[in-house]
Amino acid sequence: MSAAETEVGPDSGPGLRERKKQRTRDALVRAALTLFTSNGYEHTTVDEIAEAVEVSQRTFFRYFAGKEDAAFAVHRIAEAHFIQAVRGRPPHEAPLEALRQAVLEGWHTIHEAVESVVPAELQMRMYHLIESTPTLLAAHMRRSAETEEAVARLIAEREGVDVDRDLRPRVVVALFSGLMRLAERRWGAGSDMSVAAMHELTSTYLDAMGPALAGSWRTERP
Amino acid sequence: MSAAETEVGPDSGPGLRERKKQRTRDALVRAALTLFTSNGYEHTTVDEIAEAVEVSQRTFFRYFAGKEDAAFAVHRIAEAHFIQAVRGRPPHEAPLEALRQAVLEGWHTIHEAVESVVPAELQMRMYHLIESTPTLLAAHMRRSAETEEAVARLIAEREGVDVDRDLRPRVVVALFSGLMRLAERRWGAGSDMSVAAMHELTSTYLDAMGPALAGSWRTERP
DNA sequence: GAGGCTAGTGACAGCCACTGACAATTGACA
DNA sequence: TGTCAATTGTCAGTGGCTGTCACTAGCCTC
Repeated sequence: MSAAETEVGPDSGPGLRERKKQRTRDALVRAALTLFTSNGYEHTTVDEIAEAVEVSQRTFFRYFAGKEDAAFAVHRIAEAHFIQAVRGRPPHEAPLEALRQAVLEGWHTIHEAVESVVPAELQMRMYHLIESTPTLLAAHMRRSAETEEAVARLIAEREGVDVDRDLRPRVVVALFSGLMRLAERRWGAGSDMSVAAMHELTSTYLDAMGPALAGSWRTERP
Repeated sequence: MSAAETEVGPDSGPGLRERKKQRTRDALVRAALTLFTSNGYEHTTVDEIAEAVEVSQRTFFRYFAGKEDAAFAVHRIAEAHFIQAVRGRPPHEAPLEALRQAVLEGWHTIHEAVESVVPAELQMRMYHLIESTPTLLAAHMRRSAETEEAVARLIAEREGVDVDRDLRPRVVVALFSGLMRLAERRWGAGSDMSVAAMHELTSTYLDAMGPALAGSWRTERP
């Protein structure tokens, strides 16, 4: 066993079986996203997706928990990358700053990782679709909530506090995530879906936090 | 027509038909919540709900868009009351303060309105169920997002700014809502589900905003 | 390198949420 | 009381999703 591992080289990694599975899975994701974005989520049946890849409907459900699950295959990648980006921030940074930098700097990595599975343009259209499809939007927000919880724990660990006793980790993550969601929504609504555009929106919204919390919006500084 | 209205008195308001409809609807909500909370959301079929009220399944779907819709019948009431509470805040209050007071003061009204349809204890158990049922949690968060948008528009109007040009309305509402969601989660998790408990949690989380945004959590003031 | 093992798959049957169409019923109102 | 319209039940059908069972094809052992 150990002999084979060291001898055959790096490409022996996954066996034939494993590679075939990966190919089927990727094909299903691509077919699903393509059909979703061109015919709409609700009007795409699982049968159609399965047929496009020439597998049985049953097989589709062996790869994905449901239609919805397939729709977020790419988002899962992005989330994992974001978590990694947060984990990689230097410990001296303030929590909010660490989150901010994680998004800003992590974006390029995320973009690349995603593009290796589906073309960027397809993913962009998925963003629009998610925003405009109630079912998908709901799922998206629940997923985000889960990521939030994970990030809160990360921040708590980083700062050496107990996430269940100290309110600050969850609070700062909740505030940050709320703003990111606004930025995301605006980003998806506009036509410029570049990484640069997301950078700018992120900064803009984060910078709007102070003014929004100000006592009164109507009084000018005397 | 006008004669009948003035003569028969206040109880003539809704006709027999209308009252019967209301009774059916309320019965469906109660049956649904009861079954949901005792057997679980996923394990409750629409047929069971309909049967409990002795109507056909088709009728259930004429009252509710879906199973999910029935689960949030009570939440709808609460949301409407909250919006009204915000609308009723004096215009001189700062936006964040207006939101805070709307929740704190609106809570009693909400509680009463809800209790007129289903017993409070049942509603409490629904809270737990929503938090622990992925499908319901997703729906809940999407609904909250819709309410947020409505409140943001309200705040913008109140402050006389354009909700699409000025970031502050949506930002302040997003921040506030994020905290309310944390409070709500904690409230549902604890055993004290009184209005007073919610008051305290709301205040606690809102007061944690400043400290959470502080530059560093580790350095003490010198 | 033959045969057993097991993961992956397809085919089929069935549950349940949800919808459309049409007929029967019942409150409203002249 | 008879007509109209709203409400409801019945029936049939679609589509997401799951359980089951038999079969095929990589993989492993002897």
